Amino acid sequence: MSHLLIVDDEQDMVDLVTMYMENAGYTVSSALNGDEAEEKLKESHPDLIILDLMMPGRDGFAICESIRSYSDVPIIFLTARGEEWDKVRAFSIGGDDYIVKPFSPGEMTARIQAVLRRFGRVDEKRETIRYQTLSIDVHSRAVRVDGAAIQLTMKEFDLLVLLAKKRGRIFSREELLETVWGTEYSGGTRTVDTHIKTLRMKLKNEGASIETVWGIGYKFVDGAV
Amino acid sequence: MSHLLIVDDEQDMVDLVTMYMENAGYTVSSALNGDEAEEKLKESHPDLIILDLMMPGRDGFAICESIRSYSDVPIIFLTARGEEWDKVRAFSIGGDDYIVKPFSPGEMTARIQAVLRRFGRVDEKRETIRYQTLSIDVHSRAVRVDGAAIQLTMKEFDLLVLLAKKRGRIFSREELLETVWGTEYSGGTRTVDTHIKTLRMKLKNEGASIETVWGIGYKFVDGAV
DNA sequence: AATGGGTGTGAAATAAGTGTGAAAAATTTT
DNA sequence: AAAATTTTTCACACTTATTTCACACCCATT
Repeated sequence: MSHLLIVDDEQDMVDLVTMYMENAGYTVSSALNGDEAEEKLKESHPDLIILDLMMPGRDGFAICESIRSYSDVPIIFLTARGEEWDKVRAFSIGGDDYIVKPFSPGEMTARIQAVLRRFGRVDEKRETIRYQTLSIDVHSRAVRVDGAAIQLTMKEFDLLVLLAKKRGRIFSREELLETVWGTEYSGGTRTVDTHIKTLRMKLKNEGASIETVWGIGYKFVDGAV
Repeated sequence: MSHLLIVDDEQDMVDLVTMYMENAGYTVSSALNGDEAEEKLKESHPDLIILDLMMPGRDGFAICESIRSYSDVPIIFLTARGEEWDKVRAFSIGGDDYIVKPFSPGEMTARIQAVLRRFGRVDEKRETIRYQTLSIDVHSRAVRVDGAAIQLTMKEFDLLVLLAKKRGRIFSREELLETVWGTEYSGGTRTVDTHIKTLRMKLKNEGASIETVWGIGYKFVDGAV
């Protein structure tokens, strides 16, 4: 799998992103400032850098420019919602994409994969989850039931993958929200119900694979037992 | 199984949580104040700390900050309902989750497991209780008798697991209520009888494994002896 | 065998959790 | 700016779970 370098001055954010990305199957290095980042870049040769824009000392732009003088490793900027910043400049100095905080784990992996694919640096081994007539291509995010392609939204897909990857395991609504939506989500838990509803509907005959565990949450049926 | 450290200035609360968590299969150390907590932390190396926020002397925040200067053991705060407190500060100084008093044992174990999982410190081994033709998968909450799946409700399941985990031990109705229902339960004790009744019925031939101890309570028969 | 509290049981009353459709809000695309 | 899509909220119906209750029955002790 690919290796990432996270650069952010807030330890908490580094920890969060690290957790997210390790769960997504990446290996991760991190740095708290520009100098440290360039050092780590030389020693760990990451396939991609996630670079916070707003940092004391050298900011994301300055670090990016410096790196671009000797490396063309893909760079994704991290920026806070509402933060004023120069998107044009970001791309003109060699940024490849950007992610707005707060973000969900799924969003981040999606963007990372998109950039890596563009750079042809992703190992194309396809991870496919199968259950009866249901097949889920985790990387291309394509879902089929009975051979027919099903169109899922991002949340629906992430939810399905999480449940289907751990068949038989029961997830509470809180767990699902935390994993799929991310920690900053603050709405009600019934949102999960609605997504489960649409999922079941879209999955047609395989919709029954997602079972309700009364009083606890949901699970994907465990074929074995 | 994992080891916990409970820190609370009230001996009663320490005892209660200790009982809950030991029933849930954890081993537990405890401390009544910050100094004692850090001492116990060094000698018992817990996998997770449950830390009361409101304490005389150093409060939960101060203790957490101090611990974070040299350890990243997961910390869950305990806070009383209605108590004014700074949630943002709790997370910014390194807290991982919080639980509001009063809570049920199930709620606490759920949060502990969620945090431990996030830290990748939980062994996902399947815990299965077996007795004759009865098998209980504790995590997927699946119960079988004679190979056939049995559908239990939440209370029934929790009750069965508690009894079956400690075969031979006699539980009074009060104990069962306190452990399965939690402290906030305020109804009569005959409710237990009703659940025992449905359990026995659903467990069919294994229903006899739950015995009445006249004048005291119930127990799961002890195969040995 | 008589007594008095403890327990089993079925049915009824309450309470709690979930499914669903539709509307509102947020977001993205055109 | 408008349109389309996705996500979230909400209320109501519906299902399931939990608790209560009354009465028969059981057990241990006189």
